[in-house]
Amino acid sequence: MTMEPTILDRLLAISSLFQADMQRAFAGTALTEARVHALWVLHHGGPSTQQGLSAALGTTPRSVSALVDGLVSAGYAERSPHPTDRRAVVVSLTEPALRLMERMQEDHRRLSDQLIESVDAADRPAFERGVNAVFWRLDDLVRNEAVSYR
Amino acid sequence: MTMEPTILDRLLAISSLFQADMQRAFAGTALTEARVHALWVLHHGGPSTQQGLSAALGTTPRSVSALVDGLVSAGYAERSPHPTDRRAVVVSLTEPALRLMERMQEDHRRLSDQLIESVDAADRPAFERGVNAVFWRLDDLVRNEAVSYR
DNA sequence: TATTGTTATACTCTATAACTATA
DNA sequence: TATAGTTATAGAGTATAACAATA
Repeated sequence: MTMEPTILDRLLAISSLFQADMQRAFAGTALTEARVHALWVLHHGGPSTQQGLSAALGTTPRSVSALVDGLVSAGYAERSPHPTDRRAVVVSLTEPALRLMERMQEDHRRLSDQLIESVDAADRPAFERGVNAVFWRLDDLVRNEAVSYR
Repeated sequence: MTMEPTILDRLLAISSLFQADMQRAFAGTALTEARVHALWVLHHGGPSTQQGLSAALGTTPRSVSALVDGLVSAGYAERSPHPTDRRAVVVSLTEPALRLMERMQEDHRRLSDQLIESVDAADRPAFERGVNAVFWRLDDLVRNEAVSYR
């Protein structure tokens, strides 16, 4: 009795495919999913304190210390003193990391276009409205802790 | 210059929301994402050898040993001797785990329905066709290693 | 007092490599 | 020889708790 996949199954399968492929792409490099996530946040939000990163990544400050250690020793990020707060450090991307992130964002956009092209042209507007509706609805459910799994 | 999120961004954000909420739901229990994944595979595929699990989860046999150790000591799975191959063990769900997975699948289906309901009724058929089209296209791109991130 | 980031410690997940028991 | 699963070891990611320096 194999079950028909639900829409949620499909949405989660899409991100699994993406993540698995990404992991394979980074195998053998110093990059991992967590590190790329941090680079992505730094690229979009600009230089940040570790507290800021911690909030953006949803992890503890201790984990951010370890994560930034890894990024620094692999040459993707640098720590510099905060201009006014001597307790804090500012984490920023190195030049090579900036170029990497620009390429990655470009690839990302291209992939997104390819995926859209797979949808029947007549279906695209409704498809995009649907994806946005689902995103906002899930965001709302999660915020109101209305999702249960147990 | 905040960028408009692409469709891929939205799809990935949906699964991030889901995963983050799931992690929060399991905080403080013996369950983790990896363990739930294994339980899910066992629930849908039925009892399996560790080799089978390894293939289904896409991890090494060694990792499966550790994963199954965790599931067994938390009371979610049991190892029994393979009926014909004395090298192998058969991993199966315990009664409580079976009930948990049934509840989880039910919650999952309900959530999927709620998400669908957030889509305008007139848009639903096109939305579902689009999600399936994107899934299969990404599957195809990944299989042919036509996705690049670097 | 509160905040920033660290050291100390521990658990989970993953991997490779070498090994045992069985096929 | 090949396969199933283990022990041994290691690295990454995460967490809590205690601490130092600074606000």
